[in-house]
Amino acid sequence: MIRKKMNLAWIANDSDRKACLQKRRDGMCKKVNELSIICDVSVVVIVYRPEDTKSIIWHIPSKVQEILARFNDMLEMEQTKKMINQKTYMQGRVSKLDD
Amino acid sequence: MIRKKMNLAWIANDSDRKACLQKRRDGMCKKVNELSIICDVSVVVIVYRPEDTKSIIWHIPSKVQEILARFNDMLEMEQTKKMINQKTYMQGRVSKLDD
DNA sequence: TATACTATTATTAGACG
DNA sequence: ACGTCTAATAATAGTAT
Repeated sequence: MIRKKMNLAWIANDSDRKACLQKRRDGMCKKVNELSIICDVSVVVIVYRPEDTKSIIWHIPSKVQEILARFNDMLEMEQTKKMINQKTYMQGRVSKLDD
Repeated sequence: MIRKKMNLAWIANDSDRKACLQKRRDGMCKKVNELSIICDVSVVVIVYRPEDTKSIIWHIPSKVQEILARFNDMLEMEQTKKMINQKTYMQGRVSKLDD
Protein backbone atom coordinates (compact mmCIF):
# COMPACT_ATOMS: atom_id res chain seq x y z
CA MET A 1 0.00 0.00 0.00
CA ILE A 2 2.45 2.61 -1.17
CA ARG A 3 0.66 5.78 -2.09
CA LYS A 4 2.46 8.06 -4.49
CA LYS A 5 1.77 11.74 -4.86
CA MET A 6 -1.12 11.85 -7.27
CA ASN A 7 -0.69 13.84 -10.43
CA LEU A 8 -3.51 16.16 -11.39
CA ALA A 9 -4.81 14.40 -14.45
CA TRP A 10 -7.88 12.68 -15.82
CA ILE A 11 -8.31 9.09 -14.65
CA ALA A 12 -8.81 6.90 -17.69
CA ASN A 13 -10.19 3.82 -15.92
CA ASP A 14 -13.96 4.15 -15.60
CA SER A 15 -14.48 2.51 -12.22
CA ASP A 16 -11.44 4.21 -10.69
CA ARG A 17 -12.67 7.57 -11.93
CA LYS A 18 -16.17 6.97 -10.62
CA ALA A 19 -14.84 5.91 -7.22
CA CYS A 20 -12.68 9.02 -7.10
CA LEU A 21 -15.62 11.22 -8.06
CA GLN A 22 -17.77 9.81 -5.30
CA LYS A 23 -15.11 10.25 -2.63
CA ARG A 24 -14.12 13.73 -3.67
CA ARG A 25 -17.68 14.88 -4.21
CA ASP A 26 -18.51 13.80 -0.67
CA GLY A 27 -15.43 15.59 0.63
CA MET A 28 -16.31 18.72 -1.30
CA CYS A 29 -19.90 18.77 -0.03
CA LYS A 30 -18.63 18.38 3.51
CA LYS A 31 -16.27 21.32 3.10
CA VAL A 32 -18.93 23.46 1.47
CA ASN A 33 -21.28 22.68 4.31
CA GLU A 34 -18.63 23.60 6.87
CA LEU A 35 -17.82 26.83 5.08
CA SER A 36 -21.45 27.91 5.07
CA ILE A 37 -21.78 27.30 8.81
CA ILE A 38 -18.41 28.57 10.02
CA CYS A 39 -18.30 31.70 7.88
CA ASP A 40 -22.02 32.36 7.49
CA VAL A 41 -22.07 32.34 3.71
CA SER A 42 -24.43 30.87 1.18
CA VAL A 43 -22.86 28.41 -1.21
CA VAL A 44 -24.20 26.71 -4.28
CA VAL A 45 -22.33 23.89 -5.96
CA ILE A 46 -23.39 22.24 -9.18
CA VAL A 47 -21.54 19.19 -10.44
CA TYR A 48 -22.53 18.25 -13.96
CA ARG A 49 -21.65 14.92 -15.54
CA PRO A 50 -22.47 14.81 -19.25
CA GLU A 51 -22.84 11.02 -19.21
CA ASP A 52 -25.61 10.92 -16.63
CA THR A 53 -28.54 13.33 -16.33
CA LYS A 54 -29.18 12.16 -12.80
CA SER A 55 -25.73 13.08 -11.62
CA ILE A 56 -26.23 16.78 -11.14
CA ILE A 57 -25.82 17.40 -7.46
CA TRP A 58 -26.50 20.67 -5.74
CA HIS A 59 -25.79 21.85 -2.31
CA ILE A 60 -27.99 24.42 -0.67
CA PRO A 61 -26.94 25.95 2.61
CA SER A 62 -29.42 28.70 1.79
CA LYS A 63 -32.04 29.31 -0.87
CA VAL A 64 -30.52 28.38 -4.21
CA GLN A 65 -33.03 30.25 -6.30
CA GLU A 66 -32.43 33.47 -4.42
CA ILE A 67 -28.69 33.18 -4.97
CA LEU A 68 -29.02 32.22 -8.61
CA ALA A 69 -31.41 35.13 -9.18
CA ARG A 70 -28.84 37.52 -7.73
CA PHE A 71 -26.16 35.86 -9.77
CA ASN A 72 -28.14 36.31 -12.95
CA ASP A 73 -28.84 39.93 -12.06
CA MET A 74 -25.15 40.54 -11.75
CA LEU A 75 -24.45 38.87 -15.07
CA GLU A 76 -27.05 41.06 -16.73
CA MET A 77 -25.71 44.17 -15.09
CA GLU A 78 -22.31 43.37 -16.56
CA GLN A 79 -20.68 43.46 -13.17
CA THR A 80 -18.58 40.47 -14.06
CA LYS A 81 -15.44 42.49 -13.35
CA LYS A 82 -16.27 42.25 -9.68
CA MET A 83 -16.01 38.50 -9.72
CA ILE A 84 -13.11 36.14 -9.61
CA ASN A 85 -13.37 33.79 -12.53
CA GLN A 86 -11.53 30.64 -13.50
CA LYS A 87 -8.90 32.55 -15.45
CA THR A 88 -7.87 34.90 -12.66
CA TYR A 89 -7.98 32.04 -10.18
CA MET A 90 -5.58 30.01 -12.27
CA GLN A 91 -3.36 33.03 -12.85
CA GLY A 92 -3.24 33.54 -9.12
CA ARG A 93 -2.19 29.97 -8.57
CA VAL A 94 0.43 30.07 -11.30
CA SER A 95 1.98 33.24 -9.91
CA LYS A 96 2.11 31.63 -6.48
CA LEU A 97 3.94 28.62 -7.92
CA ASP A 98 6.41 30.95 -9.58
CA ASP A 99 7.44 32.45 -6.24
CA MET B 1 0.76 26.52 18.85
CA ILE B 2 -1.65 23.93 20.14
CA ARG B 3 -4.37 23.30 17.59
CA LYS B 4 -7.53 21.78 18.97
CA LYS B 5 -10.08 19.95 16.92
CA MET B 6 -12.23 22.72 15.57
CA ASN B 7 -15.91 22.64 16.33
CA LEU B 8 -18.28 23.28 13.49
CA ALA B 9 -19.71 26.62 14.49
CA TRP B 10 -19.95 30.20 13.38
CA ILE B 11 -16.90 32.30 14.19
CA ALA B 12 -18.06 35.42 16.00
CA ASN B 13 -14.87 37.48 15.62
CA ASP B 14 -15.02 39.40 12.35
CA SER B 15 -11.38 39.26 11.34
CA ASP B 16 -10.99 35.62 12.36
CA ARG B 17 -14.06 34.72 10.33
CA LYS B 18 -12.85 36.63 7.31
CA ALA B 19 -9.43 34.98 7.50
CA CYS B 20 -11.08 31.58 7.74
CA LEU B 21 -13.32 32.34 4.78
CA GLN B 22 -10.40 33.32 2.61
CA LYS B 23 -8.39 30.22 3.46
CA ARG B 24 -11.28 27.82 3.06
CA ARG B 25 -12.55 29.47 -0.09
CA ASP B 26 -9.12 29.05 -1.64
CA GLY B 27 -9.03 25.44 -0.53
CA MET B 28 -12.48 24.78 -1.88
CA CYS B 29 -11.66 26.32 -5.27
CA LYS B 30 -8.55 24.18 -5.46
CA LYS B 31 -10.55 21.03 -4.74
CA VAL B 32 -13.25 21.96 -7.23
CA ASN B 33 -10.61 22.58 -9.85
CA GLU B 34 -8.98 19.21 -9.16
CA LEU B 35 -12.31 17.40 -9.26
CA SER B 36 -13.17 18.87 -12.63
CA ILE B 37 -9.84 17.79 -14.10
CA ILE B 38 -9.46 14.37 -12.49
CA CYS B 39 -13.05 13.21 -12.95
CA ASP B 40 -13.96 15.19 -16.07
CA VAL B 41 -16.95 16.98 -14.61
CA SER B 42 -18.21 20.53 -14.88
CA VAL B 43 -18.48 22.32 -11.57
CA VAL B 44 -19.95 25.68 -10.66
CA VAL B 45 -19.49 27.15 -7.21
CA ILE B 46 -21.09 30.34 -5.99
CA VAL B 47 -20.17 31.75 -2.60
CA TYR B 48 -22.44 34.58 -1.53
CA ARG B 49 -21.69 36.94 1.32
CA PRO B 50 -24.63 39.18 2.20
CA GLU B 51 -22.36 41.88 3.61
CA ASP B 52 -20.43 42.45 0.41
CA THR B 53 -21.86 42.47 -3.11
CA LYS B 54 -18.38 42.00 -4.53
CA SER B 55 -17.83 38.77 -2.71
CA ILE B 56 -19.68 36.45 -5.01
CA ILE B 57 -17.09 34.19 -6.51
CA TRP B 58 -17.74 31.72 -9.23
CA HIS B 59 -15.69 28.94 -10.58
CA ILE B 60 -16.01 27.85 -14.15
CA PRO B 61 -14.34 24.64 -15.25
CA SER B 62 -16.82 24.72 -18.08
CA LYS B 63 -19.38 27.18 -19.41
CA VAL B 64 -21.37 28.40 -16.44
CA GLN B 65 -24.33 29.64 -18.44
CA GLU B 66 -24.73 26.29 -20.17
CA ILE B 67 -24.76 24.47 -16.85
CA LEU B 68 -27.11 26.98 -15.22
CA ALA B 69 -29.44 26.75 -18.18
CA ARG B 70 -29.58 22.97 -17.82
CA PHE B 71 -30.02 23.39 -14.10
CA ASN B 72 -32.93 25.74 -14.57
CA ASP B 73 -34.47 23.38 -17.13
CA MET B 74 -34.37 20.61 -14.58
CA LEU B 75 -35.96 22.82 -11.93
CA GLU B 76 -38.75 23.73 -14.31
CA MET B 77 -39.27 20.13 -15.31
CA GLU B 78 -39.71 19.27 -11.66
CA GLN B 79 -37.00 16.68 -11.78
CA THR B 80 -35.71 17.75 -8.41
CA LYS B 81 -36.19 14.22 -7.12
CA LYS B 82 -33.19 13.20 -9.17
CA MET B 83 -30.92 15.51 -7.23
CA ILE B 84 -29.24 15.26 -3.90
CA ASN B 85 -30.12 18.29 -1.87
CA GLN B 86 -28.93 19.70 1.42
CA LYS B 87 -31.47 17.76 3.43
CA THR B 88 -30.65 14.32 2.07
CA TYR B 89 -26.95 15.12 2.30
CA MET B 90 -27.25 15.97 5.97
CA GLN B 91 -29.42 12.96 6.61
CA GLY B 92 -26.76 10.80 5.00
CA ARG B 93 -24.11 12.26 7.24
CA VAL B 94 -26.21 11.89 10.37
CA SER B 95 -26.95 8.26 9.64
CA LYS B 96 -23.24 7.64 9.13
CA LEU B 97 -22.46 9.21 12.50
CA ASP B 98 -25.07 7.01 14.11
CA ASP B 99 -23.28 3.84 12.98
C1' DT C 1 -4.63 44.01 7.82
C1' DA C 2 -2.26 40.69 4.97
C1' DT C 3 1.17 37.02 4.34
C1' DA C 4 4.02 33.13 5.96
C1' DC C 5 4.77 29.21 8.88
C1' DT C 6 3.89 24.69 10.85
C1' DA C 7 1.76 21.46 14.04
C1' DT C 8 -2.20 19.23 13.75
C1' DT C 9 -6.39 17.61 11.76
C1' DA C 10 -8.71 16.13 7.56
C1' DT C 11 -8.95 14.02 3.10
C1' DT C 12 -8.18 10.36 0.19
C1' DA C 13 -5.51 6.78 -3.17
C1' DG C 14 -4.85 2.40 -3.26
C1' DA C 15 -5.63 -2.10 -1.26
C1' DC C 16 -8.60 -5.49 0.38
C1' DG C 17 -13.06 -8.10 1.48
C1' DA D 1 -19.64 -2.61 -7.84
C1' DC D 2 -19.40 -0.99 -3.06
C1' DG D 3 -17.80 -0.36 1.78
C1' DT D 4 -13.89 -0.27 4.91
C1' DC D 5 -9.19 0.56 6.18
C1' DT D 6 -4.88 3.09 6.58
C1' DA D 7 -0.66 5.15 5.02
C1' DA D 8 0.27 9.10 2.93
C1' DT D 9 -0.78 13.59 1.08
C1' DA D 10 -3.31 17.89 1.66
C1' DA D 11 -5.74 21.54 4.14
C1' DT D 12 -5.77 24.67 7.70
C1' DA D 13 -6.17 26.94 12.88
C1' DG D 14 -3.48 29.37 15.39
C1' DT D 15 0.67 31.97 15.66
C1' DA D 16 4.15 35.03 14.21
C1' DT D 17 6.02 38.71 11.38
